[in-house]
Amino acid sequence: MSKANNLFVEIFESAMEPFGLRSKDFAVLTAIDAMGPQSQQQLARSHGIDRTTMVSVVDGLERLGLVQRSRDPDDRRKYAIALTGEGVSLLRHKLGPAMLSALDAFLTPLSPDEREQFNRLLWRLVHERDGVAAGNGRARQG
Amino acid sequence: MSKANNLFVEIFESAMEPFGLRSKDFAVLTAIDAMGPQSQQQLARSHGIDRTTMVSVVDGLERLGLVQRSRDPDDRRKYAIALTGEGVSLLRHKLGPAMLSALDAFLTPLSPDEREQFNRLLWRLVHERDGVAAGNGRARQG
DNA sequence: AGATGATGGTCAGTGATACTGACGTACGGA
DNA sequence: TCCGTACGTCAGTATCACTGACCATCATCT
Repeated sequence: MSKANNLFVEIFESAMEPFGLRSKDFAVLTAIDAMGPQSQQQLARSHGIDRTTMVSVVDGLERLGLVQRSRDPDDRRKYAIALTGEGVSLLRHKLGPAMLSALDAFLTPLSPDEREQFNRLLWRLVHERDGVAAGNGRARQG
Repeated sequence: MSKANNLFVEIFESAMEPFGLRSKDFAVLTAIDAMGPQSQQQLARSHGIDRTTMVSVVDGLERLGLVQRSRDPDDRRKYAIALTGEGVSLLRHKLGPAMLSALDAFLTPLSPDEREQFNRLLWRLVHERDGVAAGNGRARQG
């Protein structure tokens, strides 16, 4: 199982590498694209990472001109991290396809039917975990 | 996908935590149990990690009395890392069950049939990757 | 046997990463 | 206005795995 992940991470990271991005960057861009502008905390929480880590992630994305920090007018403590035009364009035309082809490479051993099955099961594993404690607490702290 | 892994890692790591082990330790113990005594390099390679990292992994396991370093009589450069009686016993009676229950917790959202499907697909994704470049080259190097 | 190159294990040093804790700023309610 | 809380930032720290150098051992060639 951890092998499967290492494999996928490896494939995926090398797909993102040409763009100077890591998988986390892609996840953040996707989240903003899907859910609209969000605060750094929201982004951090929904990806199970620390808010201080999100600072540097957003720093990097901003430096690349892919996202933009604006204040949330309703709560001026927060940023509203939004995609720039360039960010949208890169995500749609480059990162999306790159991600799909990475996924394809990862799923190579499976038939189309099986791929669909796998994706469906995976999706349910991640999303159908209602009451159960999940998504927040990290396991680390050796 | 990466979420699924984080989830699993989290569940799994906290299942191993009471024994003072990390997932890598479990993987190594399992590999020795399955394939017999092996050198550190073999273990390192088969788990896609560095040989220098394996030193400290084995150090830890040896300190816990779970494995034993002996020289390989056929090649005295190598160790033959073997499980101790305690190692076997812990693996069989504690770690195994703990792993199964962690897996169970992870697969909670799925029906028994689906779990079996998922495991089968995952297994194939990891093992049926013959000619393709996979298993070694790490993606890191930020 | 002696020389040379390759492999296994070890260790100190390095680099990357993500966290802890403290700080300033902004909200919200009394 | 005061107090508690949430957001973002930064310096410091911990962890982790790797790089590079080293020695011991093996394998091969002469």
